[in-house]
Amino acid sequence: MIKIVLVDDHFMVRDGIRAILEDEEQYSVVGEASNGPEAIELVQSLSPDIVICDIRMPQMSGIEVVQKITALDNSVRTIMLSMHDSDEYILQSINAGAEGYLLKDAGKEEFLKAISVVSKGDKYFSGDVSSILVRSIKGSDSSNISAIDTNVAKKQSSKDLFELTKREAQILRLAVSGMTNKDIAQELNISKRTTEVHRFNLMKKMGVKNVLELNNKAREYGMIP
Amino acid sequence: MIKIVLVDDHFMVRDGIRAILEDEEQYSVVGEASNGPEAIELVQSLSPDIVICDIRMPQMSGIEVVQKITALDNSVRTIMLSMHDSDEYILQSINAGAEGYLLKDAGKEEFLKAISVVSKGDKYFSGDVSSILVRSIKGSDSSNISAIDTNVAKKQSSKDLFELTKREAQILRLAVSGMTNKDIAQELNISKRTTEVHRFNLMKKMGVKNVLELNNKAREYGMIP
DNA sequence: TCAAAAATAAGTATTAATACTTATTTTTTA
DNA sequence: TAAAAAATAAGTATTAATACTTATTTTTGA
Repeated sequence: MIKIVLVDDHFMVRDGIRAILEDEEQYSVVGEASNGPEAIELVQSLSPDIVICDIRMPQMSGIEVVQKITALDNSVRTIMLSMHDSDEYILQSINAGAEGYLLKDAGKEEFLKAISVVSKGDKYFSGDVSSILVRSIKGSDSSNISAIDTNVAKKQSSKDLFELTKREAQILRLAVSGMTNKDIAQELNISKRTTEVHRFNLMKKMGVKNVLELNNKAREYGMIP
Repeated sequence: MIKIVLVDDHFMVRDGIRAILEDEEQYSVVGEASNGPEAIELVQSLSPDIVICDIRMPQMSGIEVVQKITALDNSVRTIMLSMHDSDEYILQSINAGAEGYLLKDAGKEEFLKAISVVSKGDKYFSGDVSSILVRSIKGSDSSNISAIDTNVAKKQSSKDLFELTKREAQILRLAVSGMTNKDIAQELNISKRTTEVHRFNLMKKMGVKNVLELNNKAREYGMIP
């Protein structure tokens, strides 16, 4: 179970994010803060895995919050939420120690992907943001290019979040295309019973109870085209 | 069964389109032409419902072809295929009598939606194209605005293509969300047997044999969000 | 090289979906 | 207001999926 703390001065935003995460079993929103000092307190008392923090808040900015959180406990991963994709903000967030930067107009799918990528220890920056990064990195020394990956390279990590094996991922793709276990067995030259086990295991790993939920979840995480 | 004639000087393009349409039971590609005169002949002998025509061809341009076809038989609906979204081409196509304008880089989904919309008597213009239309209409008199609708307003007409009833469309949405017949019955306060019948009927109408194919097809046609 | 992980496959039950048909009651709408 | 269309629901069978467990054989990685 991945523990998440939400930091945003708008109740509506926190509530929206909470609603999205409530449908996902592997995540649990353990706390909410509406300002910086509260957030820092919460992180100390709850030691969450991920903090999702708005960049623009009264009193203390998200940048400062992330800076302080990272200084206190650098096992906590932070994702910045922002309205804008200005170079300034993004670079400052990275320097402060943020592992992700998401525009607020990102869809649910991208949002979940960002969390899944960051929770695996990778970094996530939404589409437009990555190009800004690339631009800024081109001017500097390239020693940290491997450390800052763009989301393009992270497509396959959603598979890892659920720890699917190669065969399971393969069967997932075939199953959501509408093939029955029998069809899949024939296609892969294995027994129907084997595909049943694979399907059972992968459904358990992904926490779904029928093929359609499997399909919907796989789509949400961008695991299928 | 909706009869379609393909007109394009490239064999590969015709073949690709044919392959897409072969998976769709409600359509049948009854003829192919590689140039204008051939196309006109085919339309006269086969009287198809829809002609899909490339705009740029040697000898006779797609615009001319559509013009002549419309003059001969104005029950035939035409969709223009183009590489470019230039104002010129689009406006000329509309004047020639085309009911749709599709960029060649449109995906399968958009392609199918365009055909479904046009086959119902509506007009379809792909995203970027609509803005050009709006721009050109703004300068002229607005008497023909209602005649030229953009694809945005056409979302619901795919439901009509399969002639789904209101209840069927409702059950489609619930079914693809992962709900079982029992769940749906409870939700709608009807018997499980009733939802089974609705599901059976709607699957028959859409020509699919399980929920996942139903899901995939509904997505293809933009019937579900 | 050897232990751990993955892939294979069978067993046993239960539940849900698919594939129809028939038939009554409501709604629409021409 | 009568006829057509839609929604309702039951019947009967068959097939497929779901929910496990156990167990053997391959692969693979440290």
